[in-house]
Amino acid sequence: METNKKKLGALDISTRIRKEIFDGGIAFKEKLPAERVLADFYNVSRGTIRSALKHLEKDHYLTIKPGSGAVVSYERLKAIVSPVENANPLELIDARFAIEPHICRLAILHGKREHFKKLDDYMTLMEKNPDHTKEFAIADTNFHKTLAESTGNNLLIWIISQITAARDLPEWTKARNLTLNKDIVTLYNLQHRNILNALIAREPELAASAMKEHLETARLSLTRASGT
Amino acid sequence: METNKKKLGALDISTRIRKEIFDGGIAFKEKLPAERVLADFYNVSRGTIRSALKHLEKDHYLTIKPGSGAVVSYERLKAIVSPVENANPLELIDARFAIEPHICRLAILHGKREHFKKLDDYMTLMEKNPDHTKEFAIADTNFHKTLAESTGNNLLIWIISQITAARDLPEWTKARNLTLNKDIVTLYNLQHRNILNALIAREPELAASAMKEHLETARLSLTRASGT
DNA sequence: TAAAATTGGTTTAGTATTGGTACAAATAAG
DNA sequence: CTTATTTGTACCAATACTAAACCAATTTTA
Repeated sequence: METNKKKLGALDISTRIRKEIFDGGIAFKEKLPAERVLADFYNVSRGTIRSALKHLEKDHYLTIKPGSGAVVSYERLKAIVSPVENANPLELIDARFAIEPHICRLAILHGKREHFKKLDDYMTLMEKNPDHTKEFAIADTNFHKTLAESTGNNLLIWIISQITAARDLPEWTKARNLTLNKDIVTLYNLQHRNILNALIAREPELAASAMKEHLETARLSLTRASGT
Repeated sequence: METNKKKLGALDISTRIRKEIFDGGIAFKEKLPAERVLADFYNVSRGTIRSALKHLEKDHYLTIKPGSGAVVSYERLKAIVSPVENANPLELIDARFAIEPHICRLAILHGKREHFKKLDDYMTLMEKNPDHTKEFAIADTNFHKTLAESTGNNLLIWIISQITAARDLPEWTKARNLTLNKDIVTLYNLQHRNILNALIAREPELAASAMKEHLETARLSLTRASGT
């Protein structure tokens, strides 16, 4: 592959450096040698090197700062995005549908009094004013997180935290703004209260089905919003 | 891209130290040499060393305290190990109990013929010889993975892959060796067959309860093994 | 406890290095 | 030929590095 006698062009060099970044030869945040050094190394003029580096900067592989140098801005690990961030709202609802009803059952088995107290506090917050959809959304997230915490199962807590983290993503926020209104909030509050009551009454199946009903409502309002 | 003859810059030095921390050369909570010593060691001025250390502090690799020194605040293991790897087998079973029954329901909704074919292939493998517990364990993992894939929900697929990945960990392997024998394998095969039959018959609740029964058996054999 | 030594934090000014730019000549590609 | 790229050079501006001195927090020593 090496045509040693042949002079290298700007594109050849940018390809080489890009490969080296890909393979980890030059890692994230590492500094490239100075343009004059690279020119000497590749046996080309400085202008050619500059042209090559400009291409890489345009593709966000490098960050070039005058007087300072060129630094690798491409992070290999970050390129692998979490599936959570790629999931659409309906996929998330399906996942919650799988997990949260059973979380209710486990909450009754392992939940402490302080967890139920915390859940009640969040309920009070949500019921305070059905018009404040933003505050409702935050308290809602905390409600479901606390519910997961009450199971004492770190794996489930982690999964729910991953899922709820997605609610801060732009796509989800947009969907929420479309669906949340005073009537929906009032309905959600009623359903949350049903869940909490079933938990306190130590009725696992009642709590689970109350959760299913809640998630079914959420799914419906979501499909209705995207359908119109 | 090592230009060893050249004088080192702040970024070069921060890269070197970061690598040493990452490779465990300087352990968690260990103290770095004084800035003046490092300056002498790297043959640069103290300002350059300070600049390098500041970068590392910004990335939470170090904690610098005036008058006292710079201490490694980056915990290598904690950064790599995911919550899944810290979960114990019983927590994993609970999580699977939450998720997999509903996966059965979704598999009936979204599963294609090729998925069921693949499931049947793994069944054949598992039924081939109940004595080969090692091959059984691998096919078992693939069975549950394929089941998740048949839902078409990337989030659920990812969660299950995370959970099944934990089965290769020492703790889980140990527990499996304690519980798996010919009788258990035969029972598991029967239960797997029940699940698959329910899927093919398009009976969501039947499939879900077959899965619950399967996981209940797994949980029982696990507690029995740790109880003796 | 008090003094001394060590360590990081800061400032200052001078020097060296680096990327940014411009332009004419040489080379390559079509 | 024409056109585009590369080259070589010189200079500018931004940034990094050096060196020295002093301050403030902490640790060590007596």
